[in-house]
Amino acid sequence: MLDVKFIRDNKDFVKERLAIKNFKEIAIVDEIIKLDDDSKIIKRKIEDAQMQVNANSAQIPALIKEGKKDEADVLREKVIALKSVINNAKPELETLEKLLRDQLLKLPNLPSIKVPAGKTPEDNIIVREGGTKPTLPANAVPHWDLAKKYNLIDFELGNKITGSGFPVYINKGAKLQRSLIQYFLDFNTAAGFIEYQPPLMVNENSAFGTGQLPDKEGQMYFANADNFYLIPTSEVPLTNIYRDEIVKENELPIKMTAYTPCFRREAGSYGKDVRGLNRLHQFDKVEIVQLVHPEKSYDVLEEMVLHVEKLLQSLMLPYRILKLCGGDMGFTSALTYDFEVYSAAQQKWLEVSSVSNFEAYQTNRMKIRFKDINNKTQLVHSLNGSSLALPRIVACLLENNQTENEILLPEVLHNYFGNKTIS
RNA sequence: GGAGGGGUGCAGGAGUGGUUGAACUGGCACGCCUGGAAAGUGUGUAUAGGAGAAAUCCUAUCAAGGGUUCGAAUCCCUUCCCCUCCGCCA
Repeated sequence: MLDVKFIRDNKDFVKERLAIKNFKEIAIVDEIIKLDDDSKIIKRKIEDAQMQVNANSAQIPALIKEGKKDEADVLREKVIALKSVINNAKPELETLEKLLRDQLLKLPNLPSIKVPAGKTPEDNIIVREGGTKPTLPANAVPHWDLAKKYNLIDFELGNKITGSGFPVYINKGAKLQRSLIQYFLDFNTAAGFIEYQPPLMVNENSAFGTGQLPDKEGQMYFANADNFYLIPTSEVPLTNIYRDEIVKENELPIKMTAYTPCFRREAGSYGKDVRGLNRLHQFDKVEIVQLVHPEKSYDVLEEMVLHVEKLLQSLMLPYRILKLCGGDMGFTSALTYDFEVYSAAQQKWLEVSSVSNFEAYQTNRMKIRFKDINNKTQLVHSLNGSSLALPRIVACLLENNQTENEILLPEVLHNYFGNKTIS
């Protein structure tokens, strides 16, 4: 959520930036300022009246003690009159504040000045590429065929137990998943991230804090009886660990990592884009989250990009890093880098990580703050990234490393997996 | 799920209708003391919004929301959370 004061002081800048994100309802900016003005006027009226209520009430006990009942009664009447002024003004204030908040929530985060203009994924900028695309054997097949051939993943079985998009990992397939999770977590904790195992369901406040609510509830599974949402990413519980907290400056940066399954409804997409592991309703992901000093967030963003890049390099996968254009960015992000790996048999780039700086957009909602050297409280900046999302990594590992009768695993996984190949 | 007891500031913990934003203790910060430290001692130590150049002042906040009252941390209602006992259970 953007700060009203900032919007007031930087009205034109805000409008200009929103346009980069292809935000259409620019008029909301002026509405917000008007609503803020109006609610301030009423608020002052109420506070003035309340001040008099308090002052008059405070005199009553003394008067009663001195036996001046009549005077006390006069004050009593006066306060009752003031109260009705307050009670009449209150609904109006509430209406204005609700409207103001609703409008504020409609504004996405402002894209950083580093964000390129553009509307579609074609406008994203390729920052750099790494690794080399493999030359596959003549009989190479996509990962869903390999999964069947080596009995690693059963998609049909998942259909039976739950529904489409809930695969069952079997035997070496399951162990490959486990190896990757453990490798990723070890890689992250070695870089100073603290490992967490957060809840997989969150309440409304948490879903609101990271920006899933309002408006995006349709993307999450919802446990109706208890009002809990299944997490779409561990970003949600991890970042909310610090909701409503004020930390000391020397506690920053706060670095967290977690492995969790992620649940996404993603209604309405079928066909070859979602075949196999390409898009699932439940998938595993290891996430990294940082809460940092606002002056450092862009340096930290670059650091996190390098961190994820190293991880991909260690897996020997061909990858590329994209800087997202304004039109392709998420609602809450100020700058986002996407990582894609090349799935050689499908001949497609698959997104496996998205690393973003949210600046103070999330932390303003969650009120995550720190005390600076002048003892002033300021919002921290939040960042997160996947390191990494498992299914598409698995898809690429299988496809890119296939030979006639086995799949070669990258060296970093040998110990975790207990074998150098899948056969 | 049933029965009972609770939720107060950074922490412990007073406070059951009237200057209580909140005693006291501890923690922390700064100062004094010291060669240095400990001990001792003094001061300070919430958040949000508003007014003001500033000092400072005003409003709200004692789990959350609503109510009673001239006045609520204190009384009533609802929700959430914690503890004890019982039930169920990996």
